[in-house]
Amino acid sequence: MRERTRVAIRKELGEAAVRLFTERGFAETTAREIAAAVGVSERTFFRYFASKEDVVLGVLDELGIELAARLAARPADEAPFIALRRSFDLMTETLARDPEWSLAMLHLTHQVPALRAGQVEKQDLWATRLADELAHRMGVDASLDLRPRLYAATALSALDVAVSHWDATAGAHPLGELLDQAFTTAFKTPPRKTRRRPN
Amino acid sequence: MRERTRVAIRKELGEAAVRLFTERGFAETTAREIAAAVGVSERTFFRYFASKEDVVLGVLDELGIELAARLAARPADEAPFIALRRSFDLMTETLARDPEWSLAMLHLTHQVPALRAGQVEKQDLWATRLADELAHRMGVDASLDLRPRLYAATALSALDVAVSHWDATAGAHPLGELLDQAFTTAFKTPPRKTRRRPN
DNA sequence: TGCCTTAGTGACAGTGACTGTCATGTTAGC
DNA sequence: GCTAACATGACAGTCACTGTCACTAAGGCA
Repeated sequence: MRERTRVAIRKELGEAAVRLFTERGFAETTAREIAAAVGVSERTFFRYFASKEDVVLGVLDELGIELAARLAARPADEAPFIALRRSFDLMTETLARDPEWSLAMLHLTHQVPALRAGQVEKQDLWATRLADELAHRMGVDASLDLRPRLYAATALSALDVAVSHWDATAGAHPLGELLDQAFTTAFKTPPRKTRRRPN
Repeated sequence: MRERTRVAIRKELGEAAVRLFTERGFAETTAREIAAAVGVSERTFFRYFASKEDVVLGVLDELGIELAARLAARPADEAPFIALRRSFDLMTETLARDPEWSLAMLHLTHQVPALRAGQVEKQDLWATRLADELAHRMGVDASLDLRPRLYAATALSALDVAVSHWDATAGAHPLGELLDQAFTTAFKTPPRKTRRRPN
C-alpha cells in the first residue's frame, strides 16, 4: 500500500521535473520548484532522487542493466557484432514505447552540459557491463584481453552516432537502419586511402 | 608583467589543488583550502578556475586542441587509421614529459566520479574535433557521413582501453605498444565466431 | 479496540560550490 | 606623478545537498 504511494510520488516528481527542465531549463529549475509542483517539501524530493541529475540519468541505469541482460541472452555462438546489434534493439523499442518522453530525455541529455557529462559516464558503465559479458562469451579475461572492451566501446560509439544522427535529421531514416549502418561501418576496416577535398 | 604573475598563481593553485585532492580526496578538499594553501582568497580561486573540477579537467581542453592540430598536420594521403595513431603519440609524449604529475591526474580522473564524468565528456569534445578533421581530410560532410565520427570514436576508445590497461598493469608494457595493439584490434573486423568458455 | 512499532514527511540548520558587487590597492602607460 | 585598467578581498546571496528531530499516519498485534 505504502509502496504504491511511493511509486506514484516518484513518478509525479520525475514527470514534473522533466517538464520543468524542458520548459525553463535544467539550471533554471530549482529542486524546491519541482517539489512544490508535486506538493511535497524539497527535502522529500531528495529522498526520492539522489540529485537533480538523477531524475534524468537514473533511467539510464536500468537501461544499461537491461542491455547487458539482452546480450547475455543471445546465443553463445553468435558473433559479437551480431549479438551486440541485436541487443541494441532495446533502444529502438524503448524509444518507440513512449516517443514524446524519450525525445524529451534525449534532448535534455544532449543539450544540458551537466546531463551530457552524466550520460556519457553512464555509458562508460554500460561499456564495462557489455565488455564483461563479451569476455565471458568469448572465453577470455576482460582485464587481459583488450578486445571485449574495444568491441563494447565500438558498439556504444555506433549507438551514439546513430542516435545523434537520427535526432539531428528528425528521424528521417528509421533508427534501426542507422544502427545497422553505423555498426557495419564501425566494425569494418576503414579505407586505407583518403581523398583530399579540393579546398 | 602582470601576465607572468597570473600564470604563476594559476600554476601554484593547480599544483596545490592536485596535491590536496590526491592527499585527502576531491570532495574532502574545499576551494577555500586550496586558496589558503596558496595564500589567496576563495573568490580569487574561482577567478582562475571556473570550478574545482576545472583545475583538473582544464588541462584536457588544451590537450584536445593539440590533438586535433596534430591530426591536421598529418599528410593528406595518410590513412585515417595511421594518421590517428600518429597523432596519439601526443599522449605518450605528454605522459613522458612529467610522469608523476600525469599519473596523479590520471588517477584522479579515473577514480573521482565527478572527474570521471567530466573527463569522458571532454573526450566527447575531442571526438567532435577529430571527426571534423577526419571529415575534412576524407572530403566528406561530418554531419552526413557517419564514418568520420565512428573512426574518431573508435580511436578514442582504443586510447582509453590502452591507457586504462597501461595504468592497471603499472606500465608493464610501454603505452605506445598497447596503443598499437588497441588500434589494430579496434580497426579490424572482429571474429565472426566465438568460443564459449567451458564454464 | 487500543497500543506500538515503523515508514514517510516537514521544518530547520548547516556546509560548501559558486556568483555578483563594491571598495581598495597596485600596476602599466602616458 | 597621474590616471585608468586590473586584480584582489570582503561580503552577501543563491542553491544543491545532508543530518537531525519531532510529528503523523499506517499496519500489525494482543
